[in-house]
Formats: sequence, structure tokens, C-alpha cells
Amino acid sequence: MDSELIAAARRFNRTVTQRVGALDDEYMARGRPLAQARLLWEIGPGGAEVAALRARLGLDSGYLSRLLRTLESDGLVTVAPADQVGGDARVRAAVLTDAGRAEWAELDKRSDELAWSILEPLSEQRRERLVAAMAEVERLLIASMVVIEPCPPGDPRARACVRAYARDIARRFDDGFDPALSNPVHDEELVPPAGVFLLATLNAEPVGCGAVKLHRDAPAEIKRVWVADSVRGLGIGRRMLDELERYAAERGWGAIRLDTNGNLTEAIAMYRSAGYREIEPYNTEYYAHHWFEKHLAP
Amino acid sequence: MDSELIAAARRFNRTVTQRVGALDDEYMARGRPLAQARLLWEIGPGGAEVAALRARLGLDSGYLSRLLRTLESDGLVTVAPADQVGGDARVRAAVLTDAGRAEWAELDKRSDELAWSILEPLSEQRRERLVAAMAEVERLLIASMVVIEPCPPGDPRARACVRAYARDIARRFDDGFDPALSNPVHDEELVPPAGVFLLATLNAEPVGCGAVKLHRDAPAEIKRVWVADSVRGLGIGRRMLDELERYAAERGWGAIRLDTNGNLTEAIAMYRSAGYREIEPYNTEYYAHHWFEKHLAP
DNA sequence: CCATATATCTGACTTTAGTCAGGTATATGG
DNA sequence: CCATATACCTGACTAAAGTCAGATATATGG
Repeated sequence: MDSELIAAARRFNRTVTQRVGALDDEYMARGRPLAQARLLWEIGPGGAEVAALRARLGLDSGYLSRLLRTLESDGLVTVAPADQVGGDARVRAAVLTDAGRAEWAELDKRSDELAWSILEPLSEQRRERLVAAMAEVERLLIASMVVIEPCPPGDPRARACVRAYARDIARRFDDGFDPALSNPVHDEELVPPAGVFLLATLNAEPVGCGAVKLHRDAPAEIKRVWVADSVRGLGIGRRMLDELERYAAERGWGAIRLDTNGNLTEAIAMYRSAGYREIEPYNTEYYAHHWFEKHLAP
Repeated sequence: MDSELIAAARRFNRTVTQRVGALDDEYMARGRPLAQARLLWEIGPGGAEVAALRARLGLDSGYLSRLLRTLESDGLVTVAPADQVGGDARVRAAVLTDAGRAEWAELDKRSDELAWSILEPLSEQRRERLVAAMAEVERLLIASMVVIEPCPPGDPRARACVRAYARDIARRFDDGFDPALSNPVHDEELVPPAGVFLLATLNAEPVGCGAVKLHRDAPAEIKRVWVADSVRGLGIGRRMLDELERYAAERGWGAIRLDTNGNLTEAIAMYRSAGYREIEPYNTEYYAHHWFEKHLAP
């Protein structure tokens, strides 16, 4: 723990978060209780399902219901069954009324004003620097908020990642990707003690995955490393790799391998920079052009 | 208003302040009501006067009193007359007890932990980048929070600035600074309509000043431009200059002048970059080596 | 000494935020 | 069709946050 870095991060938390956060709330509230204002904002011009609002704002179901009733009786919102095709009749969605839309537009305007009130006193050059630094902080904080945890491969979030992974490689491989031609990976192989499936999430949304098979009497094998576009370039892939290696090393494996397609150039660069060395083919994977191995410290 | 910059600042406000802010509060609270925790934190190991706490936390006087009673009855704090020499017997100060100090240390530790929990998931390189960007955001936000407003030259904050200004130049001039040798500036000259004194404040603390005399039938004259060390390099001096020029221009003056000492090299550079041109001496100021003038657009 | 201002305090109050235990209607797997 | 789960709801409650009108003691200028 570098105490200078920590001190700087603390100063930032204090000055920036507290002050800008308080300003933000003040601008948002407009005489209305903050919870209501936030809810109105979150519903937005396009409306939102009640469950989604609950998740995004982290509210108690009863509390949210009551807030919605208040906004409804103020004529800002209507709550009605969410009529998606073939939808679940229990699910309801909140939609802004005309008055609600006007109020939302006002909040939007005030949000712009707040942002401008921060930038306005600065010279043009400093404005640009501030915005660039803000963007950097934002991206890196997002990176630091990504959590990597074991997850059953059957979990819907895990499935969604694997599907996205398949779509991605189908687009990048020269001849597409037909799972039938590729060596299959079975769920049981990615469940302890045979292996593990790790899921990367950002605010509970899946944004990446990776798996390792712990082969008996053979090096461990990495599979399905994928990172969503939205969080690429933030070091998530590398962290995933580290976690998978650590998992294998902690269980006594001394080496770890993987195969990959020649078109995945950034992935290959990442493997090399992470200490992987190219080796002779150790399997007959149809889509593989390169095979890599890394020795693991015990 | 550049809408791209605004959008970026808004994103920052939302993601960063809301999330980090919420985390911050959570770490701070420790089962105790947040207001109490914040108050305990603000009192700090050195103690603090009640009035100072009220100002810093922006609390209602009655509310603060009650919070202090609660902390007192929890054995964390004692409130007693603030015995400064020759002090005001009404003023009271809060001081942490041993238990309070222990609790404060715990909050301090948790603050470190929170900061580290943000940095920890990142690679060393990204940590450094994040901290650098945080520092940049912080500095520029501080710059943007400085407010420049007219202030009576007799106001204690104005007096404090002028004293600091005199101390500063005394240190920088080759032969010190003796006000008796310098052309005097009287308060009445810095009060409308004869002129104006502008005060720069950061969270109500004075951090800079500047004044302009509106001479009859002669160019306006800038005096006493000073910026506190703590906010130097943030463009405050330049903003002060702009405001003074604007003040004179709006009232019909077409030119503005100033004299300065040759040792104040950054100030001279600033005048030049702001469009001032060196002219012949227009007064007999003992400490002046350079005289500048700028034409003002109507 | 008096009138007025100031620093802090107490008491009485309201609003906001949030929790928890059910209740109703719909969905789902067998 | 039944048991169980789920999505949203209502009612009853608590704690926290904040406001306001005085009360008390001290300061300050005349």
C-alpha cells in the first residue's frame, strides 16, 4: 500500500465527491424529496420497468412502490402493465406523463447547468484539461469497480457472456465460428474441483468471463476469456488471466496452457506480455493457430 | 457552451460522485448515523470550535447542538468553553475523549481502506494514472470553485488579503516593502463609484484580491492583485485581471494601467500575455520598475 | 448601565428515508 | 390442477435528518 497514492485518493474522495455530490443533489432536488427526484430521473422519457428501477436505484420494493404512488398522485407518472409481446402480466412499467416529461426536461437542463457552472469559470485550456482528467478518472474507476468472481457456468449471466464470446470470435475468425467443429467444453469441466468459471461484473452486469480446466496429470488449460467492448482497454483481460492462473497455481498446478486463433492479435500480445511462451500444438482444436504455455510459481 | 464538454462533465458527476460518494458514506457510518460520524470526523484529534463545525458542515445550530449532546453522552466527545487567551466566554469547543480518538482513528483507517480498495484492483501503472488524474480533477475543480466578488475594502477578509499581499511583496522586493514609501491607496478610492475592491474566496475563505481605481479623465488603474499560494497556478490571477478590466470597461473606461516591481516576473508575464503593453512611467511609485497599459474594448 | 447582538442551547415539531410483514395476482414445473 | 415462486402492492412502523421558536449567558458600543 503506497501511502502517497492513498492520500491522494482520499483527498479526491473528500473534495470532489462530497462537494460535487452535494451540488448534484441540490440541483436535482428542486424542492422535491431527493428520492422522488432521482426516481423521476431514472424513469426517463422512455419509461422503465419497476424491477429495473428497483435494481438501478437499490430501493426496497415497498418503498419504491410508495414513491411511484406519490409521483402518480402528483400527475408526473403513470404505472401500467408493461405490455411487451408475450410479456409477464405481473411486470409493470412506469412512464412519464406530459407533466413528468416537462419536469424531466427541467432536471436535464439543470444537470447541464451544473456541469457548465463547473466548467465556466475556467479558461478554455483548463476546461479541456479538466474534462480529459474527468474522463480518465471515470474510466479507471469503472475499471476498479469490475469484480471478478467464480460463477456456475449455467448461470444466465455466464451463458450470456459465453454467447457474446461466440459471437465475437465468429466475427473475427476468417471462416466464422461453428461450435460443432471446435473441441467442446462441458459445464462439468468448469465446476470445482474439475475447473472453474470466473465472471467479471460491473454493477452486477456481466462484462467478461474466463475459465480454467484443471486437467489430471497435465497443465491446466485456459478457456473462454472474453471482455465486453464497453470495458476493453481497462486491464480486465489481464486481471482475468491473473485470477485464472492464481486459481490453478493455488491448487498445485505448475503450468497453464491455452490455444488461440491467429486473428486475435491483441489477445496474443496480452498472453506474451503476461509471460506466456509459444509451444507446439498440444491439441487438435480446429480454430487454433497458436498454443501458449506459462509456468506457474507455486 | 460546448455540449461535448458538458456531457463529459455530467457523466463524471453521475458515475463518480454518486458511486464513490455512496461508498464513502458507507465506510464512514459504521452503524452510527451518518451525521454523527461526519461530525466526529470533523472534530478531529485536535478538537474544533462549535462555530467552525457549524460552518464546515453547514448544519443548523440546534441540530449541531443535539448531535454534540449525543456524542457527549456516548462518551466520545466533551464540549467545554474554548479557552483561548482573552477568548470569548460564549464560544465552546468540542474535543475528542480517548474513546472518541480511538473511534476517529478507526474512521481514518477505514478511509485509507476505502481509498486502497479503489486502487487495489488496478495495475501499478493504472494506479499512478488514476491518482494523477484525480489530482488534476481536484485542482481544477478547486479553481472552478473560487468565486470573485466585490467586497468593501474594510471587510476583515479584504484586510487579511491586503496584509498578505504586503507580506508577499516585502519578501520579494529587493529592499523589502515600506508602505510609507509607496503611493498610498485609500479605502474610499476602492468603493464605487470611485473604484472597486474584488475578493476571491474558496469556500468562503479569502484566497485572493484585486482592486481598480476609476480615475477621472484618466485610464483606470489596477492595484493590489494578489493570489494565495494555495491556489496559485490555477488561473485565478488572470480571472481577477479580467474581472477588473470588465468592471472598468463596463463603466466607460477605454484603457487601464498598472505599475509593478521588476522582481514579480510571473505577474509581468501574465500582464503581457493578457495584452498589456509596457509604457513610460505614469506615476512616481517608489517600488515600480515597469508600467503597463491595455486598451479596453467598449 | 443599557440596548442590542452573538454563541450556544433546549424543546417541540415535521419531513424524509427506509424496513418489514404480509397480501394479491400471475407464472412455472411437475 | 397444485404447490411454489415471483412481481408488485399496502399497511404499520422506526430512525434519521432537519427546522423553528424561544431561552440563557456573554459581548459590545454608547
